[in-house]
Amino acid sequence: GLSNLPLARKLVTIRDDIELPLDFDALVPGKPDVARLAALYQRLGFKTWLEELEGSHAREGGHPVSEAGDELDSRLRGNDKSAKTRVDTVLDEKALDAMVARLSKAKLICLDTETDALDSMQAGLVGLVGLSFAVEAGHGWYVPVGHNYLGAPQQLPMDLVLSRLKALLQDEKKPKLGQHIKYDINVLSRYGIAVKGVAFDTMLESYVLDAAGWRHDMDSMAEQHLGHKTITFEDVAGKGKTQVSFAQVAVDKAAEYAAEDADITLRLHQVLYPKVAEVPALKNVLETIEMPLVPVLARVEQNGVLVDSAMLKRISHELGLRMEALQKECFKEAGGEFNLGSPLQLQQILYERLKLPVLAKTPKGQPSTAEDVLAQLAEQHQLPKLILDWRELSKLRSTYTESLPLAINPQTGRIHTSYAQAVAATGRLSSNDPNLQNIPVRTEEGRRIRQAFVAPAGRQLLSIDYSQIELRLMAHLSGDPRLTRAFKSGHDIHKATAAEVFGVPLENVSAEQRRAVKAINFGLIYGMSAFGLAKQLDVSRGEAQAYMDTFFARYEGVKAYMDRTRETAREQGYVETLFGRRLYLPNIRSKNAPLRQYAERTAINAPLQGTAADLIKLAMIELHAFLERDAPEVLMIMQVHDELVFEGPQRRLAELAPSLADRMCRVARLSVPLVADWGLGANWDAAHTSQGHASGPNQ
DNA sequence: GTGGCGTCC
DNA sequence: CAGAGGGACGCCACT
Repeated sequence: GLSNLPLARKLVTIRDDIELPLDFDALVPGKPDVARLAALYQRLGFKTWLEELEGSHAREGGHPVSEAGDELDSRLRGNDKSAKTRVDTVLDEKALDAMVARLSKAKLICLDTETDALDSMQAGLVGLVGLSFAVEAGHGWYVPVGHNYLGAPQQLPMDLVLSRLKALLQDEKKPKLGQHIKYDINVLSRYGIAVKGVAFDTMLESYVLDAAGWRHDMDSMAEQHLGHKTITFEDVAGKGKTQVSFAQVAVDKAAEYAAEDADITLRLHQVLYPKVAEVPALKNVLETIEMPLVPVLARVEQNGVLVDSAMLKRISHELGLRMEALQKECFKEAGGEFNLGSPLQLQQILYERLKLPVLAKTPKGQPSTAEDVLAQLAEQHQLPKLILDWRELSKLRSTYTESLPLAINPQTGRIHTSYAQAVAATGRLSSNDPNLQNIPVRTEEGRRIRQAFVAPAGRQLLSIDYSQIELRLMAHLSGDPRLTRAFKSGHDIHKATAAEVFGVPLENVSAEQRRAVKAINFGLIYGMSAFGLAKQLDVSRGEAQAYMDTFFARYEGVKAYMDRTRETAREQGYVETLFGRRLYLPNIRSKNAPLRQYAERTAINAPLQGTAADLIKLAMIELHAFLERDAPEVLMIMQVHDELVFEGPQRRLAELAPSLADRMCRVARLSVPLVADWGLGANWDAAHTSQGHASGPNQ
């Protein structure tokens, strides 16, 4: 490791396997040197315990450590053999044929597409401008096909280029590599090319290695892992108002940029993949979960979902009228006009003009106007309730009814979200442009928006979701016999646990008892404290503590598991899901209590949330393969963490529903049954609400 | 760009 | 004694 670097003046061990060649006492926390060195060590593949470092050296004095930094920096630069990529720009058929011949022989083809994003809100309206390839470090090809500025050189016709490449790109046996290759798959699919043999993605390699420890975009990774500063998109296309589309970028400049992207991706793969392969479980997560999921997500995104925009527009109009009426009432109650949407102005009205009591503050110390606070203030004054009502409508209108219609792709008439596979630290997906994972469901008003997610005529939607998956995983991972038995019994889990906790027969569990235990059950998953539970249940802290004590007395296995998890996190610096996906917790040993406690809660939650994410990803892979083979007319169209939504011909979908749910339950065999509930309907709300059919080992 | 808030699981 | 519920994304106001 670093210990054999000659520049060390003094070695300090900060973890068993890491020694930093520094005089730590010389470091001043918060100074750029600390961050700089942290970045340098990361670049060398070491994990720095920055918080630990900062926490333990919060003292006066010290001097910069630029010398050590400079020396490290220059060593790294010396190692950067990838400084410049040799570029071949393919402008004639002869060069194209030569390139295709070379690609065909390669063990691994790195590919990248350059596009002209016409309108980011209307995903899908992207035009292919060029393709780049690399098969050996230090070299890349660029095939321009869509540069259209005045005086642009003659380029090969796109049809010709794609037809020559098609067989290769669609060949399952020719392994492909990319950086965020789902994007390229989606672009090429619009040109009739179904990319197959997608073997590696550097973004996912980086994500599996350390989801939260560093960024997974190519520019950052090149700097960190190769010590190489890449040509950025802004370098070639400009920025701000003067930014041009890629089609307007000079072919020479574009070629340097694009060929480098393919080359650097290949070089990153050569660095990152061995690191993944070093840990068998991580290799497994990459190769059996993340990589097979890529084409599945691409398909789900391409499928899209049909949204009734006329319906949303009607709701929008109605919400507008009701908001206006509420606003008038608010002005009357407040004794003047103000912007209802401004927390600052509202805070002045409530606490300064109306002199209502300050029940809670924001993290910044300002009097809070959050929902739970306004709900309490509503007992003393009309205004808070009116604000709450207005806020509900305002939220629905601005976030959903006004924006979703704008996200409809004019070519397909459907909404195509984008799933981010390397964002959430725990392994979950996230959804954006637009986010389809936060469509309202809780209130009747909100569910009207779900009703606008529809199936085309003759088709229906099927919603299947895992029942209580995270709590089931708590039972499995902890091995707690009582919790396991409760799930095996098949009864309402909150009721069953309440019966255990309060020592009463199932049928004697009161609504209040069930509510309390349900709150604990959810709180468990998040590492909640007695304080949090008290707030949740609106009881005293003492009462909440008593509930928790009783709970843990009955579920000792759960308690032991939580203690064990915190302990292993402290010892190894990370926690794992059932499949070995890791989450590093750099603050787990911090002396800063809030930071450490936050890390401890994450340690409890991440294995549960992350294993659930692993399971549904496996289910998506499995179901996609099944549908492709046996029911191509049924489409997977959405994923919402523990729910999958399908669209298909009414009768066929109804026929398949039980077996799809059943397959979801069989992706893993746990010590408790995995159960999935499903429902059918003409719209998402109906499908979700009609859930009641269950599938699982007990059914 | 940040903070506050609110939607989902 | 402060802070005491995990993971996201998006909208608005404000700077």
